[in-house]
Amino acid sequence: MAEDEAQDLSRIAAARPAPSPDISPAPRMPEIPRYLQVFQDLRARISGGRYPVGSMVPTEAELCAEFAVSRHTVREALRRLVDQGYVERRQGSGTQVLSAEGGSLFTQSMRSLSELFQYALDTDFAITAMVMTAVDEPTARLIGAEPGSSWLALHGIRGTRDDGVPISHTVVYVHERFGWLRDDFPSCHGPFYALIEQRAQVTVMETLQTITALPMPDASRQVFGDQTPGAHVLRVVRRYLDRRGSTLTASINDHPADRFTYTMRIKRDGER
Amino acid sequence: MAEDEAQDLSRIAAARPAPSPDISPAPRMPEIPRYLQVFQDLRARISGGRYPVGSMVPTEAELCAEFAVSRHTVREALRRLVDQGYVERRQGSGTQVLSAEGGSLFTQSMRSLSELFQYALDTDFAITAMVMTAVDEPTARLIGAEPGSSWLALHGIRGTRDDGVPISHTVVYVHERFGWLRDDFPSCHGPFYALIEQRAQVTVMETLQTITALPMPDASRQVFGDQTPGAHVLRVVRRYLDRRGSTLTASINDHPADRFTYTMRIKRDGER
DNA sequence: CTTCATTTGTCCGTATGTATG
DNA sequence: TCATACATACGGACAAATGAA
Repeated sequence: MAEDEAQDLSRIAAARPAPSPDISPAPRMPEIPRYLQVFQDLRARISGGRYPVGSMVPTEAELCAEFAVSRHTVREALRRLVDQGYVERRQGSGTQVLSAEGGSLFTQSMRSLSELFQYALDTDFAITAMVMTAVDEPTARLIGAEPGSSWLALHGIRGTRDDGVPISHTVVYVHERFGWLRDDFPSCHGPFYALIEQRAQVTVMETLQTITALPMPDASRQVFGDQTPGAHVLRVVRRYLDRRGSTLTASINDHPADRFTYTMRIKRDGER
Repeated sequence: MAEDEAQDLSRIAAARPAPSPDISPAPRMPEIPRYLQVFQDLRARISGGRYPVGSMVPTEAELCAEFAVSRHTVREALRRLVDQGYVERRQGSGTQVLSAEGGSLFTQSMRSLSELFQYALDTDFAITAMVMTAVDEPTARLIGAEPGSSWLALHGIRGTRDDGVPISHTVVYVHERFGWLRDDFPSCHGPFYALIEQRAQVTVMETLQTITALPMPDASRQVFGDQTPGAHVLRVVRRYLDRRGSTLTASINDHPADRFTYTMRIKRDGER
């Protein structure tokens, strides 16, 4: 029966180049490209359960035969499936179904993690203290470190570049194996993780970010000069992880709650 | 002269399949694929300013000649440039440089906007009141509406599906033109925007989300039974916009600050 | 408005390299 | 070791969109 499908499709394909008679504009079917037809068919099979999640999609050769198209066309269709997060391909192994619904419908994207904050471009970080410390248990949990392990802690204040209005009281923790970079941090203007990546030949693969609200700590009260009894801060903790999931560097940013808002824009992707 | 380059390179290329003599393991360069070499070269030209933003990249034919590779290889390289946001291609026109730095390096992605909250899957929304209201000026600013315009306001409490522990006190605003869906909201289990999309043939193209901390409003105090003097809430406001940027629906979610953390995971794209 | 050359899009065929199991 | 399956790379051909003559 697969054979029949193949023959049908190839006959249709063969009929395609034939010019329209001349009269009759003909309803003019949109003429979907072959690779898109194959893509849509495969996608339907995946979401329909014929190729369950975890199973293998037929090989390129089999799909060529079934749809009666060239390998190039099949690969074009499979490429779409990969791009949209339906399948994963591995040389020598095959094509495995990853998801029945495809990848993400919404994404928030940014060129630099600093862009998470719209203000980030126009701020400066003034370091007030830089000490190698053994992190206590709560801090270790916060930044994903081993309790008692050594981290270089950069205490400082992030403020607007123009008038120096303080935006956050922050502590940056850098793993001790990057301690030799300590002299470079004070003159660093971009994000710290970028400096570490560049100098230490490591890659930040993922970041975890948590946002909480809590009563303003005393240290922050001094920074912001705020003695209001019920004052709170918005605390943003960011952890920068390598490909193995261990923390390279982390930062704890306390923003005065009454004049700080965290904003993000999330867009729908693709044409689905 | 391009001819000479082509001949030289093709001769090198032709020499490649030749098996290594036998002795001498040879340093074994990583053997970067040709299409990747072309891609990297073109990318360097773009970021280096040789192909400025807005200008046209040489045609496929010209690139084939210059690099002495087949059109297939050039197209593979150009595909990367497109995928990574450097260029845009139009049939019949050519390949234009879009950006000197490429697209985004980091993305947070999700299938449903509810996934912004890790808990979202296991929560229920209990509607306590549903009224058509004319929004006042502060609320209008918050949800991106015209002051005084009419919105269907769904007041309610989101709680865990298991034990009903309240997670947030929320108000959902639905534009009056979707008011005819009011009878469907109480039985809606997924996100409201999805219901509206499905029934009203509209598409959410973008969402704006803002997070602030503020002293707990009286209404929320009653919901959470919290009379602590300095109690705060984490307020998450989400606006769901159509392709023209106008708000279809919005929600204001107040979470008790002492037992709520907003978490997001952001991954690096691609292999750059 | 039509014609025409240009440029990318689609599609086919073949061959070899390389990772997998 | 060996067959399998995907990755890379070459070649050719025609269609469709574009923009200028």
